[in-house]
Amino acid sequence: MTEFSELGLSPATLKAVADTGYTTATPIQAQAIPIALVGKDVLGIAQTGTGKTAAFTLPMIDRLAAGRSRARMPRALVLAPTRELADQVASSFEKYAKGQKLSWALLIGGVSFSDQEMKLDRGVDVLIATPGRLLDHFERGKLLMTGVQMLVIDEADRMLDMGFIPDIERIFKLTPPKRQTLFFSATMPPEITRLTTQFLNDPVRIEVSRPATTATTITQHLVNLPTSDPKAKRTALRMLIEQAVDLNNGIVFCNRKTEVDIVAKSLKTHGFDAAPIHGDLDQQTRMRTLEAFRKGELKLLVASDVAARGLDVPDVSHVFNFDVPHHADDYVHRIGRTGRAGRLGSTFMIVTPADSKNIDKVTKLIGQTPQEVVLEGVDFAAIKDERRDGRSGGRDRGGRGERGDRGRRDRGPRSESRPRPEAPVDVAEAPVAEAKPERQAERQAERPSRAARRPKVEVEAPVAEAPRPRREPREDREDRNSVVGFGSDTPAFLLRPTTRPASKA
DNA sequence: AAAAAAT
Repeated sequence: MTEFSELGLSPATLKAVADTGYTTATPIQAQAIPIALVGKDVLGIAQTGTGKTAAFTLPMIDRLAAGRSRARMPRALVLAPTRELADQVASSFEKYAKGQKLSWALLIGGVSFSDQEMKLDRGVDVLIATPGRLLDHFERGKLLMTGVQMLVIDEADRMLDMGFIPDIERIFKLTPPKRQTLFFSATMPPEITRLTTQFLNDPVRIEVSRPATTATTITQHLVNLPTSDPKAKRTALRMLIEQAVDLNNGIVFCNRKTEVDIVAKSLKTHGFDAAPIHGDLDQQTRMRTLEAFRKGELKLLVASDVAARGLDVPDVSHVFNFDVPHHADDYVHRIGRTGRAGRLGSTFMIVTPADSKNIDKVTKLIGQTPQEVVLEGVDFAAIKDERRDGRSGGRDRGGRGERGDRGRRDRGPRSESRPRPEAPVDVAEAPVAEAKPERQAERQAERPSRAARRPKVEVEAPVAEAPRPRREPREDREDRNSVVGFGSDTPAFLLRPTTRPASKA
């Protein structure tokens, strides 16, 4: 056990650390801090959850304390793969630099340039950034990297996955060769090794083992469903959440962003406290949602893999895998959101016949088969989603949808592939939970407004008056032939009844 | 097969 006080940090920094309540350094901190303090390069091989962030933040604060910042010339640079991670580093910096005269700025995409530019003009000691936005500022001439004395690369292997390596190389070359580099990666694929041999100067290699092995504190379960139908999966998910023991809060992981939206919306509709997070949501929403989740104001976070790695969300009691992840590695990262710091966690994963290959890879990697849970009382095989392609938001409940629909430019054409008149699907026929009385009442209440909007389209769009055989408009209250969002400019082909079988997307 | 990140 190493105490922070043994590592050679300044009294001011030690006080900030003490204020946070930490006394004992983690292995990566104990090893990296003394080396970083003397100015040597560090190659840290460590996962999230090992205390990596403080391992570079603390020595950086101490080493920068002596000098002073100049306009547009940061003295230190921290690069992280995702905006959320960068934000977390910034929080750490804010916490530990308290009371010392160091300034910092967070340069990430998705937010306005002006605040960031103002800070750059004023001069900051530390820039914490995602690569894209940093280079954007550089190209606008808002920033010079020639004054960078310390460069931190966090989660390098993930940057590789995300295609950031060319950007990182460029940034390496834009900073002076005599800088100090602290380089962190959970794994060392060849491309990353090449980068370190090229740009690190005689680094000290520090390797720490995984924080908590999955076996010790996490209890893993899986549910086998006979169908891959998304609606059946949503039903199963609700049952899992309802049956979960001691659920304090949880993350529901989906493979696709659209699925994240659909699942979050569905959970909300069924009275659960849930919100989505993924890369297509605007940054403000992402941050607000995450903050609410951290504070305990939000119980269920429905997430893409943006939240699988690196996000510091302590105290998650449950992880639900709505989908089996594409890569077994992702499974480990996802369930690693629970059972942290020795606490207990439970995970549940929904497995369908389509997942057989991926689930094999997962069990092989983790060296065990999660315990099977059987959900009683529902014939999952009988559940059919009224959606055709598993991607659309589900118009039956999508009327009040906001977020899930945003950014879809192909909405119109897709309406063509919705259920055709000769094969109507009545939601009320679907088995189980969807048929709750209140839900029907809600749906009834929705209809008048939709019907009220329709005549407008019919009057203004001459095409709508034209060949519409087979069907009285009034028969289908949803009027699938009117296309929302085009007003009177609805392209004619969208209003034609479907004649060819919809090809599967 | 997907997600992430500059717009």
